[in-house]
Amino acid sequence: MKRKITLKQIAKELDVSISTVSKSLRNSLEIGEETRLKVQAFAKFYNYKPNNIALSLKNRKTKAIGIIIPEIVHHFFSTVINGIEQVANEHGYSVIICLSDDSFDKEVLNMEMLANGSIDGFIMSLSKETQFRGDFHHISEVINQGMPVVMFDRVTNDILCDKVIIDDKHAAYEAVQSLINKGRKKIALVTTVDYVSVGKLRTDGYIKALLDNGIPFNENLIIKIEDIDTCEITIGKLLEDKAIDAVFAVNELFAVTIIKTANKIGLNVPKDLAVIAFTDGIISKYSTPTITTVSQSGIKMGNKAAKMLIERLETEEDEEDENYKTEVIETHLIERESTN
Amino acid sequence: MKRKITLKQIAKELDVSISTVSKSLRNSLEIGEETRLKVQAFAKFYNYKPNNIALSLKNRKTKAIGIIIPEIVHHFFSTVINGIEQVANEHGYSVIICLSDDSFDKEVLNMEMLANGSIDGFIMSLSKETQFRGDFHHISEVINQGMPVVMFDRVTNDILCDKVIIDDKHAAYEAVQSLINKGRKKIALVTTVDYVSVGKLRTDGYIKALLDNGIPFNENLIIKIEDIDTCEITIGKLLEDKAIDAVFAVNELFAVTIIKTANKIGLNVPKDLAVIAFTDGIISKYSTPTITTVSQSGIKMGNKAAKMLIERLETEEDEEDENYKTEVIETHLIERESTN
DNA sequence: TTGAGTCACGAAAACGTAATAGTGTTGAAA
DNA sequence: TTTCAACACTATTACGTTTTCGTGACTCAA
Repeated sequence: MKRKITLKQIAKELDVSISTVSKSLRNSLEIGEETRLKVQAFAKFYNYKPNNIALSLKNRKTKAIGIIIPEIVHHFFSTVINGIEQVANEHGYSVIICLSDDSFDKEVLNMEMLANGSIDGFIMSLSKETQFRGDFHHISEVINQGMPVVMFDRVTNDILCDKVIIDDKHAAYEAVQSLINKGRKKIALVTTVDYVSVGKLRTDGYIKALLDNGIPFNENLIIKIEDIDTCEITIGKLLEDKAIDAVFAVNELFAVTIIKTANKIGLNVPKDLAVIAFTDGIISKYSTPTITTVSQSGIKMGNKAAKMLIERLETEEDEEDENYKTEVIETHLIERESTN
Repeated sequence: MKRKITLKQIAKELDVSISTVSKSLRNSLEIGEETRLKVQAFAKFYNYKPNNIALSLKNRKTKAIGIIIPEIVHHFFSTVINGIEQVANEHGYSVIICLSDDSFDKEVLNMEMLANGSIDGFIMSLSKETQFRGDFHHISEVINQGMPVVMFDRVTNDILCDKVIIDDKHAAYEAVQSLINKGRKKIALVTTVDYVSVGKLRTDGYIKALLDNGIPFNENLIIKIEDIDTCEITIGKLLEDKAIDAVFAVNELFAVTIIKTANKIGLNVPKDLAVIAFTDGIISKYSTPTITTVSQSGIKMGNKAAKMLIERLETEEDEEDENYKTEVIETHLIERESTN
């Protein structure tokens, strides 16, 4: 077992100074050709690679970006990570991932842990609890210390920073509009509890689409689900009592559950009930029937977020303009069997 | 924007030496109580936190573990990450994730990048290309430098290190046996190309189960799929020509595709065709019918892998025993609608 | 009064690197 | 012969910590 070789060891071995070794390896003309080549050969032979940690300390930048997300066993989030990793990799950055498990405390802890020099900047999506509390001091603190933050998907207006989102309201509007275009009249919304920012926006889009089409908005057709595992009864009631002909679900899981429940009580999807889900994941593609979705390109979001962050990291900080941008990633409807 | 405060700044501000500040903050008795409290108060006020990078350099350990996996938009792999992150977090480690995209070159590049001081150890699953080539020099190199590696799921016998696997052969055996127990006689296997280690093992288990039950093994009932997107025809042929009554698929995606194809040609699952899949993911749970699977607990694998790595990292390296272990995570059959 | 011993703190090295600022030798121009 | 520049290196500093080893002042006992 041979430990990695350092400049100092090379210097000692060749009987020159550390500076000479360092400069030789960077091909400085200050060093005579003979010495330079000798050092280079030696370094190559021993497979010298500069120590990242030492470089980080010296340069005061780590070439690492921190990602904080609520969960990772989740199609959308893992897709975003994939997108981030792609461009991070291209630019020589590595990614450190922390999971908040939708807990405020873990989010804070993780941010503090990473903020102490481990990374150059953050890309994050807020935990549910954080959105619920509305407490963002940990984020503004990090920003105050001069560390750039890019938020995506679950964002907040209370923090000024770069953001990448989709136009949740508009996308929801279009989805509902497409149902209406297909002659559906009584459209229910199955969504999450209110404090999740995106849930709120999607609800807004749903309502607007109804009203714009002269369809009265009925509060009873909105179901807010807290726990996915115990929602079947609620959904069953909705389907049986309300005589609806379409459902807009804010995520895939709600959508399949709805379809399964519908099947149980003898409803045919899409004949009796059309279903559209937000977020295009793997379930929609393989469910029976396949589910029409609003695709929210996680890859693009990740790409964009990483680009924004890296750009901010690599522009000279003296000229930091600080005019933060909010990028909107376009969505589109992927029509499948659950609507027709 | 106030940059993070350092020991040096505190020292200057309070007109004491850096050592005094450092010792005060670590509550050393060497420092008089008055000074100690003064320093602590000051540090707290300015929210002093030691710089991780400096600590890493000094201690020659980063408290970070590197994860290298083929892909992240993948239920199993993201679940393993989740498991790793759990115990890493408990022990104060953060995780750096690199994706190989199943490419040998990316795997090598990523490992080299992380091996230069960024992390204390690796947890990895081999890329397909690496398994195909059988070239593991990058891994043995890292191990030679004294950096521990734990491999999981897609492992190789050519490298001596800690490993976490499931007993693929045995699990496959049990799955097939369960089909036989239910009276199925003509059981097909839908698997991947041979060089993926786990695919090979699962095939072995399949064959053994057949033979042990006196069922002749028929080469034609094994379908090797290279590309998921173009496999429907192959599967269709299998179902139509061979008059089989059960299929064992080595992953979820194959399983749903089989079910969908079966439905198209008028076969009922599970009546005409029973289906079992390896790897319990989200699709199996929400597909129609739901799919019986061999659950391969990603969480447990991740937990175990992280525990093994951290233990190795934290035992004194002089007493490194080097007797590497291979942990086998138990699997179990989750019976759902696709068999009965 | 001297010596030892405690107290409270500081100086310096070390981790590995890169860059700035020296330094000694040589050769050539004045 | 002096002076100056070029050459080829080396010393040093800095990044932010922790820790070992000092050190000066003071106390107390002999």
